[in-house]
Amino acid sequence: MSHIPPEERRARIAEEVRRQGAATIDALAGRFGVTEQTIRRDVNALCDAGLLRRRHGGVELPVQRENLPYESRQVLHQAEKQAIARAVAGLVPDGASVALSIGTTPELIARALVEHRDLKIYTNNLNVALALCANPGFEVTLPGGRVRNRYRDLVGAAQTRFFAGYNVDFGIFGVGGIDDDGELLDFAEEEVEARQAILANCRRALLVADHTKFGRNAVVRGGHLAEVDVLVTDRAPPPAMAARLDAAGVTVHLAPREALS
Amino acid sequence: MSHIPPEERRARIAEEVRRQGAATIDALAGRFGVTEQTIRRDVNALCDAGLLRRRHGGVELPVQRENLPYESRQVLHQAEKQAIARAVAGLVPDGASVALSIGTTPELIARALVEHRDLKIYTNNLNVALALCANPGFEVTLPGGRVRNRYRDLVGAAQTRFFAGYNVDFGIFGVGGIDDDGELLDFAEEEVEARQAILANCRRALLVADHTKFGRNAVVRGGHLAEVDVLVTDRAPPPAMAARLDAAGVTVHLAPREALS
DNA sequence: GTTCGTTTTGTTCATTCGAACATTTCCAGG
DNA sequence: CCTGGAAATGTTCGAATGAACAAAACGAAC
Repeated sequence: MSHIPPEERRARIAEEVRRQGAATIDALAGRFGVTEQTIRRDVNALCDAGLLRRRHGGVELPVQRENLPYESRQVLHQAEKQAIARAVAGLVPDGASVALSIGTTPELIARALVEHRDLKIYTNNLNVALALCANPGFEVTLPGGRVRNRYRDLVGAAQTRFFAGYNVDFGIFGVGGIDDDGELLDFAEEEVEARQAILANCRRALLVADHTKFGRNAVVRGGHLAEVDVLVTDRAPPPAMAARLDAAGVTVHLAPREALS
Repeated sequence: MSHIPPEERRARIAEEVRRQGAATIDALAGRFGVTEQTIRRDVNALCDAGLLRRRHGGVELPVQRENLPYESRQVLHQAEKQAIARAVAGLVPDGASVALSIGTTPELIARALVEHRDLKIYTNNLNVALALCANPGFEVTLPGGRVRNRYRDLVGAAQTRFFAGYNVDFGIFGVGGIDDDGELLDFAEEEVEARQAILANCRRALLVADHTKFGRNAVVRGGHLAEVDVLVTDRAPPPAMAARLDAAGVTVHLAPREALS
């Protein structure tokens, strides 16, 4: 068992509970070789994040609820993504019109934007729409289409038409990976389409990507770093990429990581 | 303070917590003049229903989460609505195509349908879409449009076109009220439109309405009881209405109320 | 390697928790 | 007016909880 870093232990606890449906504090403490109090801290953090639910003596899955589709979601690097989200929220002024695309980072950005005023939101990400319609002053618009159950987003040809119908102040999108040449990569054709559509119909294009995306490969090519206006990330990009960014006049925002609990 | 029936006390606890943001068990016990243990029982039931979240020593709002828009939602009659939802779920076979409309009852129906297999869902209710895309075997399709933040649904002219594009096995919709003549009533023009569109494009039209809808007035008229195929409710309708239903050949399903906790 | 500040983990203890059982209240049916 | 069963509430008590503080591990700068 040895020393597992705390973040990973939490991810593993979440995984364990999802697989088993529930677990006691005692059992988890034994399983990971730490004190019950430590497990309690982990478990409470996970509950605060909405991933698990507390039971006296243990934790369980937030039954039925809409968390099942998150099964595949990474809890890892959540702190970095949250830092990026905060930074992006700082760049968007009240009253702006914003297009937000699919992905976990845009979702966190949405949550960070919810305290703004009078935003106009265009998104094909249901999680984003949900988070933002909590603010009564926001105007949230969705394209129609088939829902990708796993990700709770909408993809397909209609998306391109949808985003082409508006010219927004900010286009915000994530990416599957950025290779060393600065090519933007995704895992599916349809993901690329929506991204391209947003990129083409906004006054400022913000790309959000945590450091794990640098040099990471994915199958579908779509667009290039040079086309975006701002890159928001959590660590300085590798030198080669930094040079390209500089040459293309892309502003790079480094988001300082903060404590989350 | 006197004797408050338990169901109402729970509704009031929920209301209290929503207004204050949080409350201690101790305070609630004093506020309602009952033991802490009783409050614990109430509070745990509300948490199981996903309306509140537990804190050591008290309860709080499920922060940020998508529950804020429920502010205005009735917790009252939830047991009845849930009974109706179970009954409807029993009427829908695996593999069916289903159109579900806006409202809290359709939302509960969606949750009751989530264990089915291979359903095709068409809905303008985001809560319904969310609940049902948790099942990987379902095909969920949404119309596009502006989100009504308060209700998390989509309304407007595009809805009519959307539902007209499919001919589904079951059309399921709620209603604002049913007057004594059997007229179906709603509170807004746009709510009626989607309902009419579903009614016109399904092989079997299911109307769901708890007993409080009988004889209740609302402003916008749209359709008549006689046009539906099945009415699912929790209590026998008043005699005059029953006669009309019988004359129109509408099947009436009475859903037996069960304990919820 | 050493130092210093931060993060993570362990320990203690007063408080809160819920299971189980006892009691009361409510409401039909006689 | 009683009576019996079910639902709601109160009571007790060992286990679980989190705040607070202490110890340890880690990381960066030197």
